[in-house]
Amino acid sequence: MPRPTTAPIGVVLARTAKAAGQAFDQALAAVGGSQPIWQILIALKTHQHTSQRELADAVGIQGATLTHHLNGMETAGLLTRTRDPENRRVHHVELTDHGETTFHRLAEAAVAHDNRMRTGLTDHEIATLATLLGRLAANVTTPAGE
Amino acid sequence: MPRPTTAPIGVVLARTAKAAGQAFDQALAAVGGSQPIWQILIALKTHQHTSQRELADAVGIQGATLTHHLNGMETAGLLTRTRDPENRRVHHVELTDHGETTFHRLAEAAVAHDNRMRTGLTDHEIATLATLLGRLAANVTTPAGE
DNA sequence: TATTGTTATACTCTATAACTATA
DNA sequence: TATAGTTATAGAGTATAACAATA
Repeated sequence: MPRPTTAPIGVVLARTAKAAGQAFDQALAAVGGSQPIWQILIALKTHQHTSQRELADAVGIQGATLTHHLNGMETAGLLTRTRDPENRRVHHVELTDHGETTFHRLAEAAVAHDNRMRTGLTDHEIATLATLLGRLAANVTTPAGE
Repeated sequence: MPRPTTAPIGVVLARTAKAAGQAFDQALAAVGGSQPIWQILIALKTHQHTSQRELADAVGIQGATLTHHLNGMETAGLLTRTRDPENRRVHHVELTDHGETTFHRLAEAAVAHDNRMRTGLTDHEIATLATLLGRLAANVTTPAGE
């Protein structure tokens, strides 16, 4: 049984993600953002969420943690929370104009960061990388609904 | 200029690393460990560090942060800190028997976690993944010595 | 009672600044 | 003065438990 000669992929992944994450943190911080804020903005822009619970799931955090971030983002004027008249337990989260602007500003920083990381790699290599990462993730992610 | 059709690789990487990291956290916590502790144990086992400063660099954290973890690990009986007689400013960090045992216990959990992640991927694919991640990391890592 | 969200609280990891001890 | 490490303090992100509001 030929032992793999590569370092544990988990170690390589963790190391890379740490370096990339720290660089990304700095890139976002430089334009007044953070990773959780960015993830929440993405989730708000890309899906129609009916509840904060759903939003929290999309971002991968607990409801209370989401509340924590939404408080800050609402204070910063990025979004508004209004109750659904149909079911007043549910809060609708919507981006303000400032929130939209912020989203685009962070998006630019994210794109720049991505381009920096992609330097020297072909589109095909990036696609391969994305595919492999996706398969890796599938092995550690609980299938939705379980 | 053909826009890449893949999702930003940073997003894919962050998402994968988060899922993998959380799963790894759980795997380590189940045997009484954590990622920083694991990283410190690895650094202690794989290199001969002359100072804590060097150790901190190897783990990628600040000296004060390392002290924080070493305090906990020393209290837990995983290691000892003794002054170098030659230069009493320098502390030598050494694993106790309990530290060695803990290292092996965490290593088992880490290997199991790695095997879980590798499921369905060939050794060649893992090697490719590791290579690509390494090249990605190089783009966001400050070259040593700068 | 069940569901949605918030508040209160605390834990982990991290960092910076000020400090101690050694040289 | 310079270096190795620690202490004090703080901040970000996360979580759980208890709670309030609504159904």
